[in-house]
Amino acid sequence: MPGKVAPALPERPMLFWHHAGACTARSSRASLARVSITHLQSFVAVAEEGHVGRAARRLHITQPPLSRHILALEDELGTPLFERVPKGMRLLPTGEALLQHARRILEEVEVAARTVREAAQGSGASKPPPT
Amino acid sequence: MPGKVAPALPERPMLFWHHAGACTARSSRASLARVSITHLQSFVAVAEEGHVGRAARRLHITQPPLSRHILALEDELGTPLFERVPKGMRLLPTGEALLQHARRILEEVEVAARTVREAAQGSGASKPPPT
DNA sequence: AGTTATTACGTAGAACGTAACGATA
DNA sequence: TATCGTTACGTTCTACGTAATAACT
Repeated sequence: MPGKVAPALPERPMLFWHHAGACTARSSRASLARVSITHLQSFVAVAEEGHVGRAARRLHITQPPLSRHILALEDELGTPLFERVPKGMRLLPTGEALLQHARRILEEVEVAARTVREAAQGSGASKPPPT
Repeated sequence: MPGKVAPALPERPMLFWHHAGACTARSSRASLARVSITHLQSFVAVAEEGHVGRAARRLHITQPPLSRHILALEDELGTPLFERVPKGMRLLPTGEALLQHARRILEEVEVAARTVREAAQGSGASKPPPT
């Protein structure tokens, strides 16, 4: 069998994202390596809405996957980011810390994409533009 | 068995990443939304090595998926990032532009993770630390 | 009962690796 | 022919959504 990788070593309701990269066992120093831009967008949405349901509608997905995004982040970081209150989700200090960086990262991503596209136009790009 | 084969509706050697998000058809304004941290790491590795094979070994994966990472980025951005030369891969101006931002983003991610972990320790975190 | 987030479960899809291919010198 | 990147193909694993559950007011 071709693609074989993770022997899996479940010890809890663990979550996997990618193919459980080569040697990054879980606590080496995998700084959010398994996290995608989407996860950060999810986090910011929940942080801003304080509500998984609302954030989910805003992101055009359902609650469960969004909830899993948050749980995945918390698991990856090894610490909770929200306090679960009856009204919804309230940022913990850890979450506040992440929020700032997450926004920064997402903004950087935007800038990166824009910059590359501009560079492409400037140098006579390739792929077919709008129309 | 759950596994499916995917009949696919190819019109080209297209590539999909997530579930092809709700409405983001392909050119709305999805600024790298489909791109993960891993993709950026792959890009940086190839850019630094100038060689898919070497970069792949460095990342502990094989060439094909790494090559696909690059093609995915190029497709997402709508422009090539490398020039394919006999020796390997040479950064185009667009690639140089992205490289700077990619490094910045990856660094930001590192800082974010570290900051959150520190905040967790400072406030008496939860999840089981090293030992 | 009416909220909320989470877990269970099944299926579609994304991503790996092996192998085959294509292009260039 | 040798070396590089890419495409083909089959399998594993991730991630969605629906439905059921748990906790709290």
